[in-house]
Amino acid sequence: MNIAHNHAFVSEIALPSGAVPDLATQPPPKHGATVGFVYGKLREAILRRELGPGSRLVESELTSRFGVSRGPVREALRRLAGEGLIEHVPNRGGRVSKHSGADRRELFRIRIELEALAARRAARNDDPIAQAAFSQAVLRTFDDSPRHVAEYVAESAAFHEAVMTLAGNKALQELLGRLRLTLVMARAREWLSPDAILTSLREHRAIANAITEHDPDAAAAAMRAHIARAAALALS
Amino acid sequence: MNIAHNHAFVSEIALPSGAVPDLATQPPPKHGATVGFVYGKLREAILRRELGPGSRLVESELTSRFGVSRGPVREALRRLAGEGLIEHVPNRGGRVSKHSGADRRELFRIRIELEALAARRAARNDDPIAQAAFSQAVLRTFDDSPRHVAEYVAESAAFHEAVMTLAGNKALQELLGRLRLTLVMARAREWLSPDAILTSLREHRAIANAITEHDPDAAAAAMRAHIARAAALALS
DNA sequence: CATCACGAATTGTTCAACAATGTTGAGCAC
DNA sequence: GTGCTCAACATTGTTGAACAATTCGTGATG
Repeated sequence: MNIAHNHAFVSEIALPSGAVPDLATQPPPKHGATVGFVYGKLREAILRRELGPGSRLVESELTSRFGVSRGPVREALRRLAGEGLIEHVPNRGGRVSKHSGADRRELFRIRIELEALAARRAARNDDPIAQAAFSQAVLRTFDDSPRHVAEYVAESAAFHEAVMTLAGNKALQELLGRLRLTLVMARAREWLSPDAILTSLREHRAIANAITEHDPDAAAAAMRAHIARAAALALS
Repeated sequence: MNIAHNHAFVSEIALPSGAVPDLATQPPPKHGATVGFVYGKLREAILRRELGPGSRLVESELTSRFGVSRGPVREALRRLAGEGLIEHVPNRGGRVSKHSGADRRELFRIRIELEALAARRAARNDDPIAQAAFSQAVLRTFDDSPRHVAEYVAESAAFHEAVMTLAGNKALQELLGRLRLTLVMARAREWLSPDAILTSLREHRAIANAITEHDPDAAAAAMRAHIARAAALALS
C-alpha cells in the first residue's frame, strides 16, 4: 500500500501548518462515554474542516488515534453517518460527506420551513413562564453594541434555540439539530461581515417582537425572511 | 431475576394470540447485512406493535433470538435510537419509545410543513422527464374503483413518494423518512374507513393536478389541507 | 422505617481472531 | 501501450469471550 493511503488521516487533512490535530492526547473518559467521546471529536474535526470532505475514516486509524477499541469507533461512525456528516459505503467504510451547492440550497429550504414553524408555534405559546424565559434569553438581542463574529455566531444559535424552546416542539428541535446544516453553518465566519451581523441582529429583534406580541404570521414571515437572507449570503 | 424480566421479549408483547413472533427462524444473511437484518426485523416488530411501547430491548435476548453477536445488535439499536423508534438510556439499554398525543401532534405539524414544501417544489419542477415519471406514478390516483385498506396505504405512500421525488430534494426525502411518524402511520388501518379513503384519494388528485399545472401555492395548500385532515383523523 | 451493603442483571468496552469484500499492482496477452 | 487476470494486501464485518462499570432489587441492619 502506498504512503498516502496508509496515512490518510494525516495526509488528507488541510491544515494551515503541519501540526497534527491533537485528537490523540486526551484520555478517553469514564465508562459509558467512549462512543460519545469519539463521536464528538470526529464531529468537531469535521466541522472545523480538519477532516475535509472526502477524507476517509479508517477504523484502525481511529482506534489507535483515540485509544479505544473498534466497537465504540464503529458506533460513533454509524451515528455520524445517521446524521449525514459522513457517508458510509458497505465494505468500504466512511468518508466525510461532500455537499454540493444544490444540497446546501435544499437544506436551507427545509430549514426555512422548520424555523418558520417554530416561530409560529412560539408566538402561539401562552405559557407565562416559558414566555418569561424567552424574553430573558433574547435580551441580548436588543443590545446594539458590536460583537465579534464568534460571539455573534453563539448568540445567534442561542436565539434560535430560544425560539425553538418556546415553540415547545421537541421533535422539531431534534430534527433541526440533526440537519446537516451544521456543515454549512460552521463556515459562518467566512461570510459574516459586521454589516451582516447588524442586519441579522435587527431581524432577530423583529422576530422576537412578533413572538412576544403573539403574532404567529408575522413571526413566521420574519423568520422566513431572516433565514432566506442568511441563506442567500451563505450560498453566494 | 424474576420470570417477567427474563422473558421480557415475549411477555411484554401485546399479541392477539399467544404466538411467539417468528423473529428467530430465519438465518442471518450474507456478510455485511447483519446489522441491517437485525435493524429491519426490530423495526418491523415495533411498527407491528409486536414490540409494544415501553418494551425493553435486552442485548443478550436479541443476540440469541437472531443468532448474531452483540456488535451488530448494538449497532442496530443505535440506529433505531437515532431514528427515535427506541429510547436509549445509558447503562440501562433501550426501550421502545412511547408517544404521547402531544408528541404525535408535533410530528404532524412538522410533516405538514415538509410535505407542503415538497408539493411546492414539485410544482416548480420543469424537467419534462421527471414530470412524465410523476404523471405515470400518480395515474392510479385517478382510478375511482374501491381499494382495500392495505392497498390504499401502499398507494398513498407511493403518491407521497412520487411528490417527493418530483420535488427533487434528497435531504427532504431522507428527513421525512426518518421522522418517527412511521409509528403513527403504521396504525392507519385503524382509522381508515372506505369513506376516508375516498376523501384522501380525491385530495391526492387535487394535489397532483395543482402540481402538473405548475401552481406551487395551490399544490402546497392542497397538501397542507390533506395532511391536516388526515392528522385530525389519526389523532382523534 | 430509612438506609446501606450485597449481588444479580445488564450495559459498555476491550481484545483477538477470522471471513468477506474491495483495491492495488504486477505480469501477461493482444 | 492497452486491457485483462489474478494474487497479495488493506479494510470492513462479524464473532466470541472476557472484564469493568452501572443500575436495581433485596434483605440485613440500625
